[in-house]
Amino acid sequence: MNLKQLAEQLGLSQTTVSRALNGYPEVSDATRRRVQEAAQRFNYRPNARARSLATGNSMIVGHVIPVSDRHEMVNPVFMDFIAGAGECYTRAGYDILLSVVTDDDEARTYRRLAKDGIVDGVIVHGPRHEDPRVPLLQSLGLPFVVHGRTLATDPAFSWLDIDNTRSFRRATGLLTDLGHRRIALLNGLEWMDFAQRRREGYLQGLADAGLTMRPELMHSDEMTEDFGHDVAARLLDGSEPPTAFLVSSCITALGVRRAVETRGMSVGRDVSIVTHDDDLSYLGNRGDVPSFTATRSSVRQAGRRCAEILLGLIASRQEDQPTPPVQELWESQLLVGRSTGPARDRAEGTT
Amino acid sequence: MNLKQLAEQLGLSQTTVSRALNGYPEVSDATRRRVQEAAQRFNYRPNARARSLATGNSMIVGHVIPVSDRHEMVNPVFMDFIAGAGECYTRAGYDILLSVVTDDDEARTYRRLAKDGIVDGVIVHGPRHEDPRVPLLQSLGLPFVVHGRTLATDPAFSWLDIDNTRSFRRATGLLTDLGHRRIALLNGLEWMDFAQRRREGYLQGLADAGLTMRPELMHSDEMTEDFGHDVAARLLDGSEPPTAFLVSSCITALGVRRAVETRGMSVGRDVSIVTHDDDLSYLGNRGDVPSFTATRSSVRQAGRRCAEILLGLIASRQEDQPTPPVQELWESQLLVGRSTGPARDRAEGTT
DNA sequence: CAAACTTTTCAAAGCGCTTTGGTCGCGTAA
DNA sequence: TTACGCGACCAAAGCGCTTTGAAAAGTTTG
Repeated sequence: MNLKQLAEQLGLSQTTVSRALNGYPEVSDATRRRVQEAAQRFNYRPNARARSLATGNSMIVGHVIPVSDRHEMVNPVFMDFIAGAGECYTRAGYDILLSVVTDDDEARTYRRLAKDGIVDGVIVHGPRHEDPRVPLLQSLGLPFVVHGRTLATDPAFSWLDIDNTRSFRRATGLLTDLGHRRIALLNGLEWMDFAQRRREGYLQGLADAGLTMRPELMHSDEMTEDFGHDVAARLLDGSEPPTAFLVSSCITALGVRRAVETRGMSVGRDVSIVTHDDDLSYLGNRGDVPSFTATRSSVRQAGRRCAEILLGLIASRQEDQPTPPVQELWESQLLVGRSTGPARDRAEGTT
Repeated sequence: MNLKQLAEQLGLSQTTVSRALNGYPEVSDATRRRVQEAAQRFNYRPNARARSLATGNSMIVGHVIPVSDRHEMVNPVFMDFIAGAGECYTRAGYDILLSVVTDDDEARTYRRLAKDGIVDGVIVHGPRHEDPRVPLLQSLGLPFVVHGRTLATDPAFSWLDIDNTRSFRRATGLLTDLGHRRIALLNGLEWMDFAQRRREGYLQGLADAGLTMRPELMHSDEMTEDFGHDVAARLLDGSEPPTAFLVSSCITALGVRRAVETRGMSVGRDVSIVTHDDDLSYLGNRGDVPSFTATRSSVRQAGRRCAEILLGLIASRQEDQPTPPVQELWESQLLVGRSTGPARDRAEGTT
């Protein structure tokens, strides 16, 4: 059943039926009710493609997920982010178009989504420190929101980020306050913006305590469980093992814990761990005293908010009312759990 | 730049230009080259919405991801599955439309995707043992592939599943061969089809060894890390603790390991763990001797194959050549890792 | 050289919707 | 009574593409 048929059934014009269903005022209440009732009865639903061709809006937003070339790893946080964003989209009648692409395909994908008119806007995931996607999207004129940030805050674009620097500085401070002097950093890939900011925070935290950075304690890679285990194992077996680990992801932290525990040591007593926690739905760490001391920020909530912002941008563009970009910097929560305790320095023989 | 403008530029009709670009034979080679070259130069790209309105194909496939009402958990395996499927779609020029929905919205979502003509086909994720979505989709006439299976193999539809029963039977056998007699099962939600089949396999495995099932050792819930930890903790602290755990997900197995190790016991020596391993990109368990003994099957590869099958169905429908449904049952690999060893029965005081 | 094809190109009719620019009554003010 | 405004409805023109049916140009044949 399409609009034409429905209109014929009702003895009305397509115009009137369309207006009645879309809530335009120039239709009498009686007619509107009659139309709505008939639409229901015949199970009529407007064809989304035809509608979007006529209106110019596809009611679809794009999420372009980068997947690493090397390990083909796709960061599990995206799923939670999208789940959050999805709630918002669903309410507004939007759908998600997902593109999982390797780095070299990214620009091409954005161009395609924009120029073919497939989506009304996009969310940019996993921004690099200097990310060519921002100028690209600006030149394409497609509304977008970056989850995270890039170096250049100069060109005005919308983003939502957590204060990575500050939260890792505080986390480092928590460890130095406990007496830790050799703190390892297990970070994400170094060209990711968040990783650079976290390292910055870590370095500031060390400096705050008058400690000097040791390059051998700083590692960055994709945040897998293996990465955490392997690096921690190597460091713990070394001559001057760290007494604490500052980690960028719960998954990696689980790997660190594995390395600690298989060495007969205890997390929280012999070795401390602080991790960033995206509050993923399947990775607990809840409770009054979570098992990991963590800097927590819900990626799902970030997804919700990014979606809101994007829909706002899209709406304002449709109404030709340019709005200033939205930029939000969220504080993450520092939660003290069971994975931290006073430093026990094996290397120097102290307690 | 749209088709009309491009045609004017070239002094050709829209028809010819369209045909030239879409590879129809009734265009001379010279003209085709000229058109292609001009399209390139003017950076022309056909509008996807208009094209899909004209052809009736949207070049989009839907993935409807169920999200649990209770914990709002969204299973992390979906992301890897989609990454696999995405490779295939990209090659064929298809995009993914993602809907993350709670149970009660699922039927509505499928109806919408089908009737509004948004997608050309869908992948059904997380099938329940008796799943109303299968008859629904059949009645809608939308091509679909189920990742997993449902009870009714009777109505002919396409699916790809792993032999859950067999793999959990073998896993149980591995444990009983090692002398384990009290084996706990930590399974997914019981109405999920895979969970029922795995339980079936577990029970068969017990029966093979002449063991009787103990209800207090069988648990099923969402496969979070906490679930693994909490159940394992409770069981291990009980009077007759299990000597082995058979677990449905690596994440949950990590939780079990946490419970074991915080109790000063050693995985593989004091307590054995076998888990199903979806071969997720960020959850290692690789190497010659993986840390977890596991039944492994790559969910990413499943994604690739499901996508292939679905595109096949879509193509055959477009050509009005109905094909028989494709049904594939994959064997999963049983990998012996470091998490299993001979039973050490603390309860009975034996070694 | 005309008839009969084949090849190449085109005009126009969709696809199913929205939206512009009306018309047609009818009530109210001049 | 004429004029005007307004509410309720409609015909038709897009949106940008594909595809049908036909015409023009070029190539063989008898």
